[in-house]
Amino acid sequence: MSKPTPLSGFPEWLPAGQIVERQVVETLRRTFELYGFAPLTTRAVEPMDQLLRKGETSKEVYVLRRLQADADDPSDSGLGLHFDLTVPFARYVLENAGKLQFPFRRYQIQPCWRGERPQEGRYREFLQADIDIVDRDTLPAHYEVELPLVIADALRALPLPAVTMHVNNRKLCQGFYTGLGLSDPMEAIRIVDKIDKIGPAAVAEQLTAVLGASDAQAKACLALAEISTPDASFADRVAALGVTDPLLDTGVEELVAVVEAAAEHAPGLLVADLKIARGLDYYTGTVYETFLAGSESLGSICSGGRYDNLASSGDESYPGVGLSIGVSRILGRLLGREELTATRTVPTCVLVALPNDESRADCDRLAMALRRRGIATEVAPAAQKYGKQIRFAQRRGIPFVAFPGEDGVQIRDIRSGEQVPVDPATWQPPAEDLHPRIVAG
RNA sequence: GUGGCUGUAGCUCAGCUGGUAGAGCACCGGGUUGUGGUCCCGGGUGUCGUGGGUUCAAGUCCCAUCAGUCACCCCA
Repeated sequence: MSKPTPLSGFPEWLPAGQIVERQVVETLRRTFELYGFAPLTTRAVEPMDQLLRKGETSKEVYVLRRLQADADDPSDSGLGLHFDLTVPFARYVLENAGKLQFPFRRYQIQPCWRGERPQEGRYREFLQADIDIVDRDTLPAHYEVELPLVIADALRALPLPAVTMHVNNRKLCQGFYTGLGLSDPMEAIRIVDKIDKIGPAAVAEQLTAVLGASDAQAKACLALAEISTPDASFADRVAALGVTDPLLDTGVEELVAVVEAAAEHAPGLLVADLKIARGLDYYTGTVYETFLAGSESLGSICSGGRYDNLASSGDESYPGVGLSIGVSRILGRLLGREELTATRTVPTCVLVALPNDESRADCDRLAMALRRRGIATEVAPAAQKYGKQIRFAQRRGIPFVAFPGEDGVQIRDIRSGEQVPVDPATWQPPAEDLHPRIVAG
């Protein structure tokens, strides 16, 4: 069999990356649970009609089909792999509404699939870490304040470059455009969202062409989009534009609350950035995009927002707010640039050296004694020269090698070379060496 | 889905106008009958992405195909 070629868009990290990913997920999980989010895993597939409720995305859904299906039968199973965790979550909430306690807060860390052309940070299979809070009928705005703080705690617990979250509020924009007298505020949001890509002049052009905006209206839209402040002072600048609308006032109020809470609990995290839109039309309140310092070109590594109509059936409605961390996107960039790595490529903390084949049973007993106390231990694969055995450990980043001998056990820290006699029943490695850790490269 | 670029050793790549493959790093063995990293010596580990064509001869030229990659589209 010839050597398999890598399949682009389906990342598989090397052992060090695997350890990093595991630790990242563990850190996120710990932080989410610290805030009371309950663990949730949903199935990998959803009925196509669930997945396509938002339209325009059908091409990117991987559809399931049995190989055994009749070759002439073009139909599929009607099932597709989920492309995010919000849609499955909304479905889960509706399906189990009668059995859940509201407000319901959950976290969900699972792979997602999209049939896109892969590029850096855009994969066909990728890991997402979501937190969402949904309530029945109405969702208090303070949850829109809480979520970014959870994310900040989670991301800042990792040795990542600085993260900045840009926030805006749909009500603010929509109210502003309505107050301005534009015919289609949602379309205006979509056009203004392109400002970083096509520039202010082209945005003004499209506003005029598509919405029939006057010069003054287009100018006002650009003026709003330019506003970006690290504190609540954006409110004054919005007011200075002289547009009045009740929805606008609500939006400003909500955004001020988000920004001020973040200033207290996570200084430097948030920027009010009134050009942030997010592509989706289901957002109805705060919207979030997050950038990694030095990797802004990668796009947002954590996005989300408030949605009022995603999970609703008949007269039941479950408004929610959620944020989703693109774990694969972050790791792909940072592992690729060696800005993030693990202290070792295996869980092993101690390698027990094997003096000769006859002593393997003794070595196994020594290893078991260490394992019983939670110290990950393996016995050397073969009774090679000690130099070789030490190199086996060194290649993997295993910090300690234990040498069993006639007069007791010695343990060597192969980084410093320090070697001392120990009692295997009580010896304990330094806490930071017990498990592999993530370190900035 | 559209367009550009690229496929040679584990990795990064060289190989001029065609003459049956090379460097650095990595890796393996030895120097060092039992405590690594430095140093010295030795070793090439390859269907030149795949298939076809031109030619006495193809890594090199032509066609096709696959894959990778970047950009566009889209971004839940």
